[in-house]
Amino acid sequence: MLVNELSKKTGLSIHTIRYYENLGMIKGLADENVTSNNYKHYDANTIERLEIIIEAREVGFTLAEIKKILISWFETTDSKPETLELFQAKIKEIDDKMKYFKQTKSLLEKVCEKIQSNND
Amino acid sequence: MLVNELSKKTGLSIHTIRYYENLGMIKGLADENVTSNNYKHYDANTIERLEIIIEAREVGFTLAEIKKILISWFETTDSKPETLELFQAKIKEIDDKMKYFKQTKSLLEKVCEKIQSNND
DNA sequence: ATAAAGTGTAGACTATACTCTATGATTTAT
DNA sequence: ATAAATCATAGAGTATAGTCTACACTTTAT
Repeated sequence: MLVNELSKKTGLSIHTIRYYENLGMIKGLADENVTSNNYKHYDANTIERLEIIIEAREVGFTLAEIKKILISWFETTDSKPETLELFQAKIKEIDDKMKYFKQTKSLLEKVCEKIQSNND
Repeated sequence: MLVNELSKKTGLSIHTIRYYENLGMIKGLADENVTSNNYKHYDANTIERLEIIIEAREVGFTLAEIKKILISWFETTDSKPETLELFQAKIKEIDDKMKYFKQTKSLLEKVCEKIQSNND
């Protein structure tokens, strides 16, 4: 599929997709049999990658961090203890953030209650 | 307390505290009895506000959004339905993000397993 | 055949959230 | 008394993540 279809399937703008491609987070391939253009084709793996990017950026990971996740998940046979430690640290970060989430949610619920009680 | 003490108590840099003050998220008051300087004094409420800011920014809320939360929580007697709806929407956002968190955590756990299995 | 739509590259522009530097004044420590 | 530390304001600089514009070329539709 070309970039337009990829954009529709992921909900990301063509600009954003190209931005991620420039960062090396995804990669399209030009058809070798076609010499007249340089149109890049994307496969199902690209969709999978973009879905991971969308998920992980919502969680607050930077694109540089997400790139490392993608490499470890799809490309690498790396078994370096540093890499393992990195991701274990990231899991801990998520757990910490979950705590903040619960606190913030509880605050927001109290704010809602307060607004509703102002209505009496 | 002055800005230096506030910085130590919250872990935020003096620059960041002033940045938040410029955005109107916190407010220090100069002592009226002292005319020689303009040193601003901060109270316990400022610490509470900064702790809310730290929590909510971890959750991915923008400073503009956090400012609204602070106003609704500390200043307002507002009972406008729009305000209520805004915060109910934010609570829903948190619930959605929680979903992404669980997915990303699960992916990271799989990445860790993969790295460990490469070690065999 | 020609106009509209799609593609690629490069670079400029924007928004958010800091972070740092410069300057000048005041306060505290020795 | 004077040096070091703290305070305030203003403005510049940085990092991240887009977002948009311009241009040239190709493909598709009519």
